[in-house]
Amino acid sequence: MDAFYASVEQLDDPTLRGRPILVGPPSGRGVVLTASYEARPAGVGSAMPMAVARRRCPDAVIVPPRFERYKELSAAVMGVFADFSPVVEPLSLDEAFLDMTGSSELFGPPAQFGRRLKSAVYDATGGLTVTVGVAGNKYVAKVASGFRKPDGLTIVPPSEARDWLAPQSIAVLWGAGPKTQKRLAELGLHTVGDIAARGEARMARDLGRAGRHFYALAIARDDRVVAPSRHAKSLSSERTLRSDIAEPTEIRKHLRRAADDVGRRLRKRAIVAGGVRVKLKTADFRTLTRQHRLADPSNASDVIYSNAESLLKQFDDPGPFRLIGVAGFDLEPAAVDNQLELLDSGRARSEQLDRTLDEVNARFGPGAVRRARDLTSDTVLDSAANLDFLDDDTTDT
DNA sequence: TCTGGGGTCCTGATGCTT
DNA sequence: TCTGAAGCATCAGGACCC
Repeated sequence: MDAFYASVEQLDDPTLRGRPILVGPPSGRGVVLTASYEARPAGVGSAMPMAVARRRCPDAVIVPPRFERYKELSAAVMGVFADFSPVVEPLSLDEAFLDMTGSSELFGPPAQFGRRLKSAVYDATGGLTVTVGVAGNKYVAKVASGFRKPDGLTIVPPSEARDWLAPQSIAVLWGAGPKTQKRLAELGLHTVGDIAARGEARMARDLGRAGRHFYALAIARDDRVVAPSRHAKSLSSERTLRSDIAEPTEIRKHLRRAADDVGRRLRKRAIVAGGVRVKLKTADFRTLTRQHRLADPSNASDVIYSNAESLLKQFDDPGPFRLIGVAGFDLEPAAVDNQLELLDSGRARSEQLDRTLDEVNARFGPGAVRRARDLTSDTVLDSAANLDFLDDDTTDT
């Protein structure tokens, strides 16, 4: 999709159309998630600090992200993709691979189905554009899909793929970020063609496995299949704080929040983590992590928190820190008895909550917590699948 | 007011087992 | 009983992607 988040905002609010907009946090320490095409000539783009973007593009309207809405439209787009191919691999909310092998009888030659796909997406979303790349493998299709944005359609037949890639910058190599690009440039390699010409042996000597990988991409070789479902290997929750903190009780408070979030999402997906990891980012931007494996894989927030807290003691850096996060890794499906156990503890928490609400009602008069009770009773009903009835609003109330 | 949050994968160090 | 190599798992850090 083209400038997906920004395009959705312009779709939903006609007054934003044709204007430079930045989707991102309006305050605090954040970065631009998406800049609309109107804003990009000013030199702003994704991942740029909001403060810098604002300076470069003072006319831009700052719009806070609405992920629920993006997910909704993403589902609509993925639904369109499913009409075109049974083998769809979503890469993110706004991007997917479609295996179109053998589809020409149904949808015609590439140019024709590319156009049909684009117009189907446009219709399903009420006016969002997508850029389509068609090629003989995932890597070339990916590069092609970034080629003529926005609203583009690029078709690269397999026989022409290598020549088509050759003049392009090494920046199009999947896996070559700023660090690797610098190294490649130091070796005198500036285009994809330079890498193909250097040969596999020299690339392997200079960069090891990565060198072999880049050489394969450079000659348009990519054997990966379109894989519709992949299960996550880790699940994390982290926040950059409003200001840096070093106070242990404050740090534990944020650790608790993150651990609760991880636990809740694990339970929602009925999976357990085989290990817990704590991540801290220092004020001077160093990332520190400590992890260990659990004796018994778990998705209980308390277990995740107590392990995270003990990991906290293993950091030698006293801070201050700008970011605190918790992750679960080595994920696997939860056993049935574990799920029943959680259901029980959910019920116990629900009863505890009821007692608390009664107490609050008794002190502040009947009706004081009606809103909270309404909120929770709905979610308690859902608790078989989702034990998160204590959302922020409820606890605040 | 300069640097997010969700992830994946790779590498080198280290320690354990055979 | 000691030693070393090989193989493997785990951990920490880092690069990268959207």
